[in-house]
Amino acid sequence: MNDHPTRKTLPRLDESLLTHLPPFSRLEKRQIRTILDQATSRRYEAGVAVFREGHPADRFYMLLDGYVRVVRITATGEQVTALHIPAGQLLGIARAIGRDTYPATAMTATESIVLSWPTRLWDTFVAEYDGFATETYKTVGHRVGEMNTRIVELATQQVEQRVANALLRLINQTGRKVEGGIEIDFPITRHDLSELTATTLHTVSRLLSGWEKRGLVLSKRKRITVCDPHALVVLGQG
DNA sequence: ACATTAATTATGT
DNA sequence: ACATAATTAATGT
Repeated sequence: MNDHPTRKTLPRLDESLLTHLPPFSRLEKRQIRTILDQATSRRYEAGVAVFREGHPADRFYMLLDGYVRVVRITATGEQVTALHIPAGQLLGIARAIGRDTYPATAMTATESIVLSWPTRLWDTFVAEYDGFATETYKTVGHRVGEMNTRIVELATQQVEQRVANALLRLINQTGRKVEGGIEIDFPITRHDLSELTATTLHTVSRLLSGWEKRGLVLSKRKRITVCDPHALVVLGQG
């Protein structure tokens, strides 16, 4: 068995991979071409690190397929998930916030396809590609905003409201419509949810069981479907 | 109002 | 069969 990402001989990358993604959507075909020619494509198994907190930020990444958790390691060594990133977004963009080491660890939540470029290209990307800078700063802005509201929630809200809101965010960003509701599109355990909301897996388990009896959610192991988002919104307000 | 501990059951390889 | 996930009850702060 082997637990590290498989290094694959590159399939030629099609330009359509990037053309519809916000940071690149304003670019000409030949610009996309040169960007792709400088990119490295790589597939990761679920649950492996793309990069690690504190390490030199020598590359930045575009998640083409899959989901990754942005995870921070606490002093006692346990992981705390800061946020989830869906396909189509940049990650590891330490350079955008003026850092030369990664501020957090990125773990794949599912099998994932990732493009990456050496960080030294960041400045030329920003300078030469129209819309790249504005779009990426938009996403970092969105992410800090989200972490901000999470902090406020942790300080002010009770557990039930926190996990309700965490669930709502998850289905908004990584939700997939299925019959009977919206399912979180990657495997997520009660323990994961408890990390997101700073509680215990037991409390999360009880809450989910309760909500399931009331028909708000549906869950099997590692799978959670929200059937009644509005009811969760109500719960989330306290 | 919540965590912790522990015992029990379910589920996926 | 085995490990991991989830539930449930009891007890603690």
